[in-house]
Amino acid sequence: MSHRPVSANGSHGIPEATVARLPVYLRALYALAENGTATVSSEELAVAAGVNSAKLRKDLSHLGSYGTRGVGYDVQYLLYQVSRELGLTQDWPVVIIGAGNLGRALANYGGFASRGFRVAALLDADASVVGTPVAGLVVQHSDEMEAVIRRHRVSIGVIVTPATSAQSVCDRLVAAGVTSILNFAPVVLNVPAGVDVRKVDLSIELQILAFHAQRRATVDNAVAGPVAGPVVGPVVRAVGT
Amino acid sequence: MSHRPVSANGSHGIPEATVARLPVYLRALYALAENGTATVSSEELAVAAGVNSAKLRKDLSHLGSYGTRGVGYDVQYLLYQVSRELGLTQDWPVVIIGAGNLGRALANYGGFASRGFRVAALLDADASVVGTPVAGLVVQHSDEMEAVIRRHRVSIGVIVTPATSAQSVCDRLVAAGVTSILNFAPVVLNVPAGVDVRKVDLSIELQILAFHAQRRATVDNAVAGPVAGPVVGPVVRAVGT
DNA sequence: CCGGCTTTGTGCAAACATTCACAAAAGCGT
DNA sequence: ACGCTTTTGTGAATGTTTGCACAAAGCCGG
Repeated sequence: MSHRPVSANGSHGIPEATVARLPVYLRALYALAENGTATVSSEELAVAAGVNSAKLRKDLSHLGSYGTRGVGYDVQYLLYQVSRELGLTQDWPVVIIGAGNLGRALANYGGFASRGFRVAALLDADASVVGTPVAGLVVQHSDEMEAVIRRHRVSIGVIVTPATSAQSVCDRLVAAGVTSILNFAPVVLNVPAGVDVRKVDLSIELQILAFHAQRRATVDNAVAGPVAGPVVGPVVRAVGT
Repeated sequence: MSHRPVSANGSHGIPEATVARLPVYLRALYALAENGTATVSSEELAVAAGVNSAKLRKDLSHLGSYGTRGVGYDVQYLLYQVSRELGLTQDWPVVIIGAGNLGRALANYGGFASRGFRVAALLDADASVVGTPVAGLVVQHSDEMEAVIRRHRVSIGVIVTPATSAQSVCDRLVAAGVTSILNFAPVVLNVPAGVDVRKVDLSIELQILAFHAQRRATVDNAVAGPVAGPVVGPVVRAVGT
């Protein structure tokens, strides 16, 4: 796995930033399709997706030349092309490890089961929740992990365990053949090359928001000076040791 | 608001990519601190945070010169500096709108209340869940939103409503003075300039994973040809119209 | 006090991403 | 068939992020 040949216009060559936006375009396209819209311009689609139109066009140009100059894009056709590029013309069985509050919420989450993904199993190490019905499934014991993965040909795992068990769960997933992992546990997972990990971390997102909020507050105060009215903002507290 | 003076080492000038990594460093530092580690080198911290050490050093250099050459960084001191930079020496009251499965899971989520953030209220528009106790709080009706925001000086809102109501909830939050929004609903929110939105989107993350998984599968098959054993992977299905 | 060892902080170049701006393509009305 | 209008697809310019590689800084043992 060294030099990358990069075939003509082949599967690769799509920049990561573009890949991350394709799902957003896809969602906008679904909305348009349900709406009955037949064609859409890059400008309209860009607005719906919350990006600028030049970016959208460049993004789409990586998939091929699917628009018609002077007209725009055929919604159905583009929908299909984007779906195909993302691998959503296939059905991806997913296993969720951890049936706590968040794990159960995810299993119930509609958008999960919707397009392209299906929860093959919901696992937990705690014997007291094993057997509980959740979202039309029954929570199985983590011991079943390897068997479930093999039986359903699962290649995507979602980790929703406490931080302490996340790495060992991850190791077992990888050993069983899972190559894509979505991690909700607040830890940095260690995986061998060839395994793809994405993380979703609530407190990181909040901290990033706090950073900008603080910056705004600082600038505002500096510019406006001491304020008269009650200002929306945080209360100062001591920082723990 | 034209040329930015950029004070000596002032609040701004920190690249967005760096800001997004600071919380990761912070977490690693907390782990080291609990561990009793007094100093840490950029290399060690980088490994713990899952980045390369040059990047870590450059990131930290944006906050100031807090290391000692030949030694490394004082864990406690750096912890404090990063916390301060992120605005976590303050306490940020947060309001969660939507008390469905996910909203309740978030309210219960430990990492939420942990450092710097506190759930001021959990709101829902559905009268049948109002009054329910969740994580030491009682679900309040959405009508209370403006009052709660003013009373607790909330500047961060978390939207966990269905997609259909997300935009209107967002508008109300903004009108009430909230300037930072974390959006779990699968829609692109429209906000005026000066309001900061971050989104967390399960199905987008899954779709990105699917893209890479598909690419791997394609390459593998191209390289290895038809496979003998049972291959972990998705089952082909027809794409809906 | 000095030389050797370690590790930071940063200049610089390469890689990646965004945005502008426009020529080339396609439809449409006459 | 032709010129007008619209809108795509993309070179080129600009901005951002990464990573190398090394000088400057600090500790330590003698």
